[in-house]
Amino acid sequence: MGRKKTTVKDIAKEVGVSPALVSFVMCNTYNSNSHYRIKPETARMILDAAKRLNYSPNTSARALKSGKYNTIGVILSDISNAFFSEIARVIEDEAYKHNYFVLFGSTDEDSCKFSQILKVFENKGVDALIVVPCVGSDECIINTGSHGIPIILLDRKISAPFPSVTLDNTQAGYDLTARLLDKGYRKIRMVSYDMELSNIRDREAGYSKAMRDHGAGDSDDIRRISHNASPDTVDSMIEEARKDAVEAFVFATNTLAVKGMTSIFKKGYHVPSDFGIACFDKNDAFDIYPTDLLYARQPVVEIAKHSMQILLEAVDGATDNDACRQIVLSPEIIDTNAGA
Amino acid sequence: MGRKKTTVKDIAKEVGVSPALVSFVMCNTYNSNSHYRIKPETARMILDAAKRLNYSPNTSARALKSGKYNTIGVILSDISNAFFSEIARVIEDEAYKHNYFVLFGSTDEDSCKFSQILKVFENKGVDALIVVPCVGSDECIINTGSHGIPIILLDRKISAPFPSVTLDNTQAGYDLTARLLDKGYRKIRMVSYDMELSNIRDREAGYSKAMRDHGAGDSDDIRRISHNASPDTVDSMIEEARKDAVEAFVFATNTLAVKGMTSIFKKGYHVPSDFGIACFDKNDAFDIYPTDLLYARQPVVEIAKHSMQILLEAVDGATDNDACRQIVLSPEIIDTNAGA
DNA sequence: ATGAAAGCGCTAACAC
DNA sequence: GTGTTAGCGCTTTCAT
Repeated sequence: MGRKKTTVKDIAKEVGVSPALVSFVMCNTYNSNSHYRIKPETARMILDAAKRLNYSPNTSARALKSGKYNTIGVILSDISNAFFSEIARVIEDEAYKHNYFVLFGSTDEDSCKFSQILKVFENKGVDALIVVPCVGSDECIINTGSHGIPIILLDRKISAPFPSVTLDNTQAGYDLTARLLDKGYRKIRMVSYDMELSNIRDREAGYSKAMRDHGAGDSDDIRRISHNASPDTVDSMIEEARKDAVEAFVFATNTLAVKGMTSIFKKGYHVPSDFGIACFDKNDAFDIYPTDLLYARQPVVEIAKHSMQILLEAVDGATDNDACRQIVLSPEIIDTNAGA
Repeated sequence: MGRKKTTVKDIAKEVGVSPALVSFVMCNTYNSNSHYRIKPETARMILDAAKRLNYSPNTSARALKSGKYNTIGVILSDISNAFFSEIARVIEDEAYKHNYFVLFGSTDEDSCKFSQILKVFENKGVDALIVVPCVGSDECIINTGSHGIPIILLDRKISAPFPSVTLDNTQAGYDLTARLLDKGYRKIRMVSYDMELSNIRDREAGYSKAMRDHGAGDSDDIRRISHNASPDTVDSMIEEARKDAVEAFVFATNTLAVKGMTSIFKKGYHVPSDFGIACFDKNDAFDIYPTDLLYARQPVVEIAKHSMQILLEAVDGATDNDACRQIVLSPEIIDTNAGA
């Protein structure tokens, strides 16, 4: 069990040819049809020796030579969050399928961490980036983008033209609200984040439009809380809603819904009798306890696959013509009660 | 914004010294105290120029030269699974803290995928591996280990001496069962996997011992189902339990508990009146719906930190004396009702 | 205190 | 058809 990996040289020596020739044969994957400039016999011998010695090229050397790393960086909010970890998983699979490695970084919605990770990835050498922007990250995204490295935005857009893959958040917000209205709820309050993020704002816009279109309640009844709001904050928000005779909630994210519902049930309220609920993304809990609620399902697999596809086009293909593809995917509104 | 990164040469030219000197200064991080062999003035100029030109060393070149990649590979069951994604997150943070990159790979408990990922990581060049073994992975772990690359086992052990970080699964299984017995349940059935994994087997052993120690029920009342069991399978398992007058379940994993509870509630049974429940790991759902159950909390942060620490020792330090540290962490049994 | 030179492993251009 | 050469960016003797 030698500690040392075999190199082109070893093979060259073994077969009795030059290292260059070995490299040539290894690179231009011997298409048995197209008879390259290599004597088939020699090629055979080289390939055999390579397999025998368990050769695999040294990635560092190759990267150094070619400037190509076969590595992509993925920056997201928090890989331990269910939505993002599912995305991570699909990206991982797609990447390996196309011979790429993936580096992940979690920002916790902190632009400092964001720029730090971005810098680290840039230094390490990545061929492209898939990025979930956070508040205050626009500048460094734009900056890195101008260095020539392709960046694909995921989940959220920024104030500059980058390729992106997002949910149709406005539509989702609209549909969720409309469905609550259909069910007879009138005073519907949205619970959202105070962060200035495109997806959040779009979801709010969808909610407002639906309320206006249906002439119901206050179309601007939105409570915005901090990303790190304490359980107490949420508790009092629920209490306040009860006092205000709120009939249903639209939660702008799954995390918010979890916090909100935790509070709601803790206080002994019932769903959907005391409060109707609409939110984003599925949660294990919805399976376990068949609660009657609505959620907007995001096509996670498509989101991840699309972003990888755009990325590969940007890196491999020289298709920088329509360099700024904006993919917007449709949500699916799930009524957990419909299936029960 | 030039496309090209600045190199040692650029700095050398800028300052008017040799590339070698630049390299030297950059490597031996200028400890202002220990007056190295460099004229402080020159060092200053080099450092300044480096900052001005936004220099950062080319990782490929460095890796090529040194054989050190500053990259670790982490192979786990499925990064989209909550338990593993939390671990991934902590490892990510720890790794960046120590200037390492992390490559993740998900096996889906498939030894083919496992060996494939392992090979890819080996070829790519990783300095060490953190690995969650799966059924049938022992051989390739041992093989890779013999190539000289440090491997730390996580969550499960294998039939060969490798450093490892695991939960005290026997203890956890014992404690959960004992607590159920304390609560008065007698006929307690364990629901487990049919996979031959050390952690699963240990949890079962803990359960059996507790049953024996307390002379209650059948100490071997274990149902083992497939990792991919369909909801129908689970449904009928619950029905069967009801017929058998089972009073409580110990689920060997969180995923099993989710499936089981989904089935239990779907059928209209109640917890803890119809069935007592004990399981492993926390779940969002336990927060949302304050159900009265027991779970064994794994110290995720410690698990991840310990494995990174062992890894760093194995890579950086030459401490191969007690090369096979086996860390076993204690579970904490949570009674969700105690807090409510 | 600094520079010159060699070489990590691979590949592309250019001989032969 | 095949071999030679040079160089990617960095580090590390060894000389000066």
